[in-house]
Amino acid sequence: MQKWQRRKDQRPMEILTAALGLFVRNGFASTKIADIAKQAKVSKGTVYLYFESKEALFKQMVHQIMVPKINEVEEYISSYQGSQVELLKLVIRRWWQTIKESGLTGVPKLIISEADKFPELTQYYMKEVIHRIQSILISILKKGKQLNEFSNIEPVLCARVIMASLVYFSMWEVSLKKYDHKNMYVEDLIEQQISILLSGITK
Amino acid sequence: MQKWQRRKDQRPMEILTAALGLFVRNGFASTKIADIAKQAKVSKGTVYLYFESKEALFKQMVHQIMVPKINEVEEYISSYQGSQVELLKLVIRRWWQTIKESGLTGVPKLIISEADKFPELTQYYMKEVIHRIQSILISILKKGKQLNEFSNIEPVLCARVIMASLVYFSMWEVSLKKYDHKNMYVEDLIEQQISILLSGITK
Amino acid sequence: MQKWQRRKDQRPMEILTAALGLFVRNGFASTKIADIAKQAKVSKGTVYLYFESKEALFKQMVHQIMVPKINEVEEYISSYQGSQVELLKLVIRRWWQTIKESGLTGVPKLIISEADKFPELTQYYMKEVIHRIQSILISILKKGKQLNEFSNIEPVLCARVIMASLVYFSMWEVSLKKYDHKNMYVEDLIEQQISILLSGITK
Amino acid sequence: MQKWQRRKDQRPMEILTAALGLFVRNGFASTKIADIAKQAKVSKGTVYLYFESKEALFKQMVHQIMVPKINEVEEYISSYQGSQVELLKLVIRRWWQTIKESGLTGVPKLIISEADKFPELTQYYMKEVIHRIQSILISILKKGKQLNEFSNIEPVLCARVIMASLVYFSMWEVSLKKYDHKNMYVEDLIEQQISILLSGITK
DNA sequence: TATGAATGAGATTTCATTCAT
DNA sequence: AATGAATGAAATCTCATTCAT
Repeated sequence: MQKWQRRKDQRPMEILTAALGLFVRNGFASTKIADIAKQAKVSKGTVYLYFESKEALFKQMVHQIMVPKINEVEEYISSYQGSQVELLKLVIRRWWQTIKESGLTGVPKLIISEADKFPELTQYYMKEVIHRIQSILISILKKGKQLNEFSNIEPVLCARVIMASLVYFSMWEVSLKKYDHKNMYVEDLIEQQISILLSGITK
Repeated sequence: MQKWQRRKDQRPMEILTAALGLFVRNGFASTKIADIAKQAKVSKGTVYLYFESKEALFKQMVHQIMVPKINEVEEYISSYQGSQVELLKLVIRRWWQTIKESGLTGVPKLIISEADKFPELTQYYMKEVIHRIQSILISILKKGKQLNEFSNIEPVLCARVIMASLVYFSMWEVSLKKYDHKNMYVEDLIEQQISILLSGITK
Repeated sequence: MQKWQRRKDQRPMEILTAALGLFVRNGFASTKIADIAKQAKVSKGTVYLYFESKEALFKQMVHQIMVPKINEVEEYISSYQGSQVELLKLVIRRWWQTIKESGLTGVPKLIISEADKFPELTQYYMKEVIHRIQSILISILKKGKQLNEFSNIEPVLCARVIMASLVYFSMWEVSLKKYDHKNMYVEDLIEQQISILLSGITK
Repeated sequence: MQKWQRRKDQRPMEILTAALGLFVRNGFASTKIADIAKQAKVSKGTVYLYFESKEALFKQMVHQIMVPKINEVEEYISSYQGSQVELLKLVIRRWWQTIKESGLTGVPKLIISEADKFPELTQYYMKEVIHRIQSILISILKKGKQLNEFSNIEPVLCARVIMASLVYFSMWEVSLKKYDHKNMYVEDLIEQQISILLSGITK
C-alpha cells in the first residue's frame, strides 16, 4: 500500500522526464506513447492514467519541468551585488549552468520545432522564459550604460543578440553537436562569446 | 475546362517548394503527403510519380533546394577586394540576404528539428553549408589578425559564435517571431550583432 | 502508313504474349499493366487501346492463345491408325509436346490459380481443354477394353488419373522445377508414367 | 455487450486459419487484410498486433500450419509392419487423409501459385513436405524391389509420378472440382490410381 | 492502480484507368 | 495511333486511445 502510494506520487514526473528526452530527440509527432511508456517503465495504459492525451502530456511536461526553474536565475541575479560587467558574465554563465543541470538543454529545440503546433505553449515560453531573461539582460545593459560601464549600445537589440547565441548553443548541444567535425564544448563557446561581447574584437 | 495538364518539367520543383514550406512549418512527421499535394495543386498520386517516398522527397528537397545556393556566398566573397573588417560585415549581411531571397530561411530550423531522423542529411548540411561558411569566417578572422585589424581573438571559436546568432536569427524568423511581443526585424538584429562584434561594448 | 497498319495488326498478340508470361509467373493480381506494356515494348496507353481492361485482357489472352491450339491434338489423334496402346502413348506424348511448343506450359497453373476469380474462363477451359482431352482418353480406353487390349479398368476414372499427372507436370515445370533439388525433365517423368500405366492396365 | 475480448492466445491461430482459407481461394495479392480480419472477427489493427506485415503473416501461416503435420505421416508410416505393397497403399491413402483432416487441402495450390513470390517458402515446402514424402515412397519402392515385390521400375521417377497425381488431386479439390461437369471424389480417384499403380508395378 | 490487447481513424503507398499532348 | 503524366480509389500499415482483465 505504502509503496504503491509512493509510486502514485512519483509516476507522473518519471513519465514527464522520459517524455522530455524522447520529445527532444524525435519531436512531438514522431514520439510514440509506447516509447514514452517503455522509457518510463510503465505500460501505455498508465500514461493515460496520469495524462489526458499526448498533447496534454506535452504541455504539462513543458510547464512542470520549466516552472520550478524559471525563478532560479532571477532570484540568484537579484541578490547579486557588484559591477554590471561582472553581473552580465554571471547571468550568461548561470543560464547555461542552470539549463544544463536541470536537464533542460533540449527545451529550446523542442519549442522552436513545435512552436506552431502549440502556440499557447510557445507564448508561455516566450513570456516566462525568453522575455524574462531578456529583461534581466536589458536592465543590466541599461544600468551599465548609465554607470558608463558600457559603450553606446542599444540594450534591447543587444540583449536579443546575446540571447540568440545562448539559445542556439543549447540547440546545437542536443542536435548538431554529434554531427560536428570538431569536438567542441558549449562552455568554451560561451566564454568566447563573453570575451567578444565585453572586449570587442577590433582594436 | 481541362481536368489536368501535362507539366512534367515544372512539377517536381513545385512539389519541393510546397513541401519546404510545410516541412518548415509543421516538421517532417506532421506534414501529410495530402497537404503537400494540395499545396502543389496536384493529386497524392502525382507526388509519388516524382518521389519514391516521403523520406526521399524530404531528402531531395534539402539537396535540390540547397545545392544551387551553396556556392553563391562563397563566390561573391572570393571576388571581394578590401579590408577584412569590411569583408566580415559583407559575409554576415550576405548570408542573411541570400538565405532570405532563396526562401531558405526555414532550412536551419528544419535541419535542427529533424537532425536525428536524417543523420546523413544533417552531416551533408553541416559539411556543405555550416562548415563552409565557418571556414570563410575563420579565414577572414585569421587574415585580419595577421594584418592587425583584429585583436587577439580565437578565430575558430569566434567564427562559431558569429554563426550561432546568424543561424538562430533564421530560426527565430520562421518560428518564434510571430510569438514575440516586440515587432523586430532580423536586419536590425544583424546590424546590432555586427556593431557589437566589431566595436565591442565595454570601454 | 503501311508499317503502322502492320503494327496495328500485330500489337494485340504481342501484348497477349507478354501478358501470358507475366500472368503465369506472378498471377493476375500481381501483374501490373505497366509490366505488360514494358514487356510488349509499348506504353500503358497502348494496352488500353486494344483491351478494355485488365480483366478483359486476361480473358482474351486465355481464349485467343488457347483456341487455335485446342483442335490440334484432336485432329492429329483422330487421323491416327493403330493399336489403342500405341494411340494412348501418342496422345500423352503429344499433349506435352503441343503444350510446350505453343508456349502454353503455364496455362494450367494460371487457370488453377485464378479459377475463382474467373469462373466462366475456368468453365470454358474445363469444357474446351480438359474434358475434350479426357474424352479422347476415355474413348481410347473404352475401345482398348472392348478390343481386349486393356484390363478391367474404369475408363472415366483412369482418364482422370492420367490427366492428373499430365496437368501436374506442366505446373511443376513452370512453378516448382526451379526449386527442386534434383534436375529432372518432364519428358522422363512422362515416360515413366506411360511405363507404369501400360504395364498396369495392359493384360 | 462487450466491445471486445482479450484472447491473446487464440487470436494468432484464428487469424492464420482465416488467412489460409482466403489465401487458398483468392491468392496472396487478392486477399485483403480487411477480409482476413473480418473472417477472423477482429479489426485490421489486431492482425498487425500479431503479424508484422501481410507477407510475414503468409509465411508464418505456411510454417505454423504445416510444421506440426509434417511428421505425422512419417511417424505413422515408420511404425508400420507389413508388406511394401500394403505400405505403399497406406502411405498414399494416409497422405490424403491427413491433408484433408488438417484442412491443408489448399496448401499445394497456394505454394504453386505463389512459388516465385515466396522462393524461400517454396524451398522450405519442397524440402520439408514434398521431398520427405518422396523419400518415404522411394524407400518403399526400393525395398519392394529388393524383396521382389515390385517389378523393375525406377524408384526415383516412380515416386514423382505418384506424388504428381496426389498433389494434383488436392489442387483439383480446391480449385477445379466445382467447375467439373462430373461429380467425382478424390477418394475414388486415389483408389483408381492405387489400382493402376499396383497392377503396373507389382510382379 | 495497472496492464496491454483491441480498436479504428487516418496516414502512406500502389496501380488500373483516363486523357491532354 | 501512340504516349505517359495525372488521377483517385483502394490497399497496407501506424498508433493514439480505450477498456476488459
